[in-house]
Amino acid sequence: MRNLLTPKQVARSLDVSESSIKRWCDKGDIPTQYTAGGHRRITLADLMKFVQESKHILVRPEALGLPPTSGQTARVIDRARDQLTAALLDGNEAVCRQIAVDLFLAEHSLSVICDDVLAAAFRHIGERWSCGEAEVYQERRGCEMTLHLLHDLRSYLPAPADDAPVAIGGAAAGDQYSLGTAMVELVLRDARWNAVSLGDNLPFETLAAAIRDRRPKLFWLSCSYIKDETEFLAGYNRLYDEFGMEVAFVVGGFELTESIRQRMKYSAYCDTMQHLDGFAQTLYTAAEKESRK
Amino acid sequence: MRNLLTPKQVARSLDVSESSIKRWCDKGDIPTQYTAGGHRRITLADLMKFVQESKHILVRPEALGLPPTSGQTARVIDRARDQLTAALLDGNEAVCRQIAVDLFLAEHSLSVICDDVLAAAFRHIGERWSCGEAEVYQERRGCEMTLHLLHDLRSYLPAPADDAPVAIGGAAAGDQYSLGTAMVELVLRDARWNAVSLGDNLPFETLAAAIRDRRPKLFWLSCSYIKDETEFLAGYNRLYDEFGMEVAFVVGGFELTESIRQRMKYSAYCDTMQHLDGFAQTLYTAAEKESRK
DNA sequence: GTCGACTCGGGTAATTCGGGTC
DNA sequence: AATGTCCGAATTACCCGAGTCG
Repeated sequence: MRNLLTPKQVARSLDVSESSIKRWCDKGDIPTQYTAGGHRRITLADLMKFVQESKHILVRPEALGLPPTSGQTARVIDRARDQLTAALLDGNEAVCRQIAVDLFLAEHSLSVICDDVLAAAFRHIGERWSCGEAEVYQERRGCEMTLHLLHDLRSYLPAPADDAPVAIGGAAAGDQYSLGTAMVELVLRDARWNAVSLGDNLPFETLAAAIRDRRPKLFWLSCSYIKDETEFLAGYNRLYDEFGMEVAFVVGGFELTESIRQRMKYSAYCDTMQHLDGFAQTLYTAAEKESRK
Repeated sequence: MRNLLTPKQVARSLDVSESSIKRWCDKGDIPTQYTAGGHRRITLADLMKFVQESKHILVRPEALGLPPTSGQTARVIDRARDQLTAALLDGNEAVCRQIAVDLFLAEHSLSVICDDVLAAAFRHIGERWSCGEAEVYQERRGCEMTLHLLHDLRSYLPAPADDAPVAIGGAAAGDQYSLGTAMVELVLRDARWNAVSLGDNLPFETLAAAIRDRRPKLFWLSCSYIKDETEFLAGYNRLYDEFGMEVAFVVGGFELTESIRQRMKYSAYCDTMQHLDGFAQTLYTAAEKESRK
């Protein structure tokens, strides 16, 4: 949603005077739109970018449109991970969002947040579970909360440009781990792709149809569970054979062991979201160049 | 039908009030045509020219695609359902959100929106799919978008009071339809419950643990897929036997045929979200009275 | 012809403008 | 140099009863 904020709202959210906002807008520090009558309007995404870049300021008030943030900025990654783990287990959604938004505003890249905080927290929860110290429902509820959280973060990013390269992807049939593909979508959007996650549990036939319909430059497959290895490989390789020449195939997920990967063809295997981020950045510039000529 | 826009459409596409549009029309900033009765109509071309010349404004183009001067033959809800169906199939998340938020702001109850718009749209999509007119990925992507949408709507509701009665629930093992339980959470929150969805694919053992931990006044089970009927019934009834005296059990979902229900014990069976809404309201006042004495 | 949704005016309250000053 | 406050004028948002649309 393209939420347009007035100077007053922004001023309150940063706890500065309206005049300062006006000055910063006029100076070009904050990208600004104008109404027909000349009133300033600021998009949420632009504001977020400004807050990230100018470490001068940090958002304090929650109360206008978005989830609350804690006063403390500069959260450290390790601390955040432990706090998040606790909040996830406790089912405290407000705290989870607070932690994630704080990290985002503290200029940590989304791929790092995904890898070293979110994924790490779930690894911890998984360990606790295997020791009998955590319940399944805590993990599931945590997934739900994290999906919401990723969605919130997504709304802080600018909308993809009309001419942004398209990326689609998801998780294959039998794999119902939607967190992975949701993270991929977020990281790719952060890298300015027009990324859309198709969800989980998708048969290869419908993935083929999606690629035919949407004609993406990048296709990702998140693999967190593989029911039948040979069936998976057959379906995947059929897909690759049909589209691998035109579309960059990116695969990842903790179920992709080396022995499976050896029998797959792909453009890139990404172990982490940070790998994905790097690959996406590279491919983006290449796609830009291509579309320009 | 020619491409004439009403002030309301234009206002929404520019994210300004209708009054502003009227003023700009009257001032001559936007070339305007009039109907016989004196209503303003704006051509798309004129709007585009206005946007460019006063290069002040940023458009939200998706709003131009929908609710034109409404047809009266179709009710608002029906129209919304059809538009939503199209937007879901098309993968247009912005339009989906617009439709839902509009209905919400027009004071339609969330349970009606869930039943007659969201669920109805997915029924249509299901029909299209069975005719081979829709792809699986369209349905899945639609689910993803609807989950986001429900989350957005949730953020419009006030946070549950500290002393609000607690409700938890989810979908049983094997059932990965998270839309149902997400809707339940939303409707219950609208009815002032402190409702938390635990997600889908939850074994009965962990549901038991969750009830033990959280001590809810209401527990719901969304049933959209039952793998093994006897196993399901055994697990469910064990759960009910343990907690049914203290916790209100609410069950629902399109997989709960009468023959299955006959072998289940519960406080309420809810066919629709509107049923659930009614039951939740009733139980809420009862719980209030109880906690007061 | 009925009806609900929408739009018409026009008036009022609340913001925001730009600039000057502290 | 940067920020907060104050000002009259301009702009925008909200409200309402009557009329129009489809």
